[in-house]
Amino acid sequence: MREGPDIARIASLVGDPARANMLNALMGGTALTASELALEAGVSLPTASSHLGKLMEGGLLTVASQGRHRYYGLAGPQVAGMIEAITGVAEAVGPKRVRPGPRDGAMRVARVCYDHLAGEQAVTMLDRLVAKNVLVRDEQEIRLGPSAASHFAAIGIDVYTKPRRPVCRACLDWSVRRSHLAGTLGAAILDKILAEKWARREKDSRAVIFSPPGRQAFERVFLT
Amino acid sequence: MREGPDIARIASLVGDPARANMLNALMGGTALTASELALEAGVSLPTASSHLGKLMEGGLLTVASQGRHRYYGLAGPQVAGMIEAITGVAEAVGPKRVRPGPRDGAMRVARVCYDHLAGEQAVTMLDRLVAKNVLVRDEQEIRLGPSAASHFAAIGIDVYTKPRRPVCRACLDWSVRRSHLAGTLGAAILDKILAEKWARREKDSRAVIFSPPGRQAFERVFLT
DNA sequence: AGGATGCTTCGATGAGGAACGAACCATGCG
DNA sequence: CGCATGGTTCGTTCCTCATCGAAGCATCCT
Repeated sequence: MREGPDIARIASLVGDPARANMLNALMGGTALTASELALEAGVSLPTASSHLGKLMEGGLLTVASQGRHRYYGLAGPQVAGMIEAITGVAEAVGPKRVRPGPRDGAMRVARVCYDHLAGEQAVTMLDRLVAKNVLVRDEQEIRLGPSAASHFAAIGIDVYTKPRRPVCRACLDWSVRRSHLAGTLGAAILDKILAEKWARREKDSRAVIFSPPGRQAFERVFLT
Repeated sequence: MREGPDIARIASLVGDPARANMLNALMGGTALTASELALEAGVSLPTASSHLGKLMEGGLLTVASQGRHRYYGLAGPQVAGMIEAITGVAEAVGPKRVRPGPRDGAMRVARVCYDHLAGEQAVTMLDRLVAKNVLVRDEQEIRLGPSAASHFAAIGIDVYTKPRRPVCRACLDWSVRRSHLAGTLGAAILDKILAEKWARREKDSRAVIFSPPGRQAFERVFLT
């Protein structure tokens, strides 16, 4: 009967199937409207609205009103990290699929995590950036190296747009068990990848599929 | 309505207050009996037994029968990591205490995480071990360095007892946001600290309090 | 203005599940 | 062998909370 942060409150929010589906959908990174989330969760609009209210009150979601639309999104990287942690346990504990399907393979290679790239490809990218000293890593902390500004400017990414979020952040990859790059820089890189059409998002999934020339371009820019 | 690992199932297990209290208690690292957990959760024995059954079925707990006692413990480091992640969000989102209490301070400095030491002290310890090249760090992966065996043997810790769990593992510290040492080595070090009576466990808390001479001894052995 | 769309609030219904007492196994002790 | 102690199972009660239809706001379009 001890006190402490109300973990049960948070967990029970995620514990409802409808809400879990919504959060899962929002792990794609793009903010979604209430009706989209209702569809995603398989419930009626009033029900979804009620759930969204609870998630808001619990601090897991943020909302941005644009006209008559209300765009809901995850409250931050920490929430996204928690979801990935729970997903990891569910993966490990759940019915072991003997043979991972093709989509699982794609997810393992490259997927969207909240607003940045995750998967093997993202992990090797971070490795290279650190090896090239573009980024400097100290445990979980990642900072910009001396050549970072010019390096990213050449690609068309401005690392100096000052947000409230950290520019760099390490995010643990549940499939590879190593870190990839999160933060605004991670988000900007994902934007770049999609804007240049090097890769496309798999519909209704967090998987990211690179086209052959897109992959080459990506490797040339980030892995050399 | 998409498929995937059943995150709602896992989260709802943690989402019940009674079960959350039990899991929290087990974060102390020591396995507890059903009646102890019932007391901890503030429910009757039958209720506790039912909850424990569900947690077992969910794969979050393991049990060891010893005589007429049944000792329940967390299923593994991954589960412990998930709980810490949820705790972190609950911390961040919950009612911001304007002034952190004294116990919070102690928790920030040194606490037990499942079966190893966490907090500022644990983080600096890992830093030093890596700096001295006793441990070699590559992202989330931590391996033994060349001098590890002799170094730990001198302290009375055998790093070669081969378990099913990894010897070294990085575990993210929610208070400091950097990694500390988990795995069997992390557990062995915590054992050492308590066996040497350098520190004692705060009753009914995960806080670890070092005595002044104990702290000196700890620093001499691990931080020099 | 009038109508259409997106979303929230209200109220009623229903099901899942948390709780406990009582009875039932298992182990240890004298 | 009885008796106590630690745990689980069973059955019942009760309450929370998810769900949806209908009605109510708000915003945009023409």
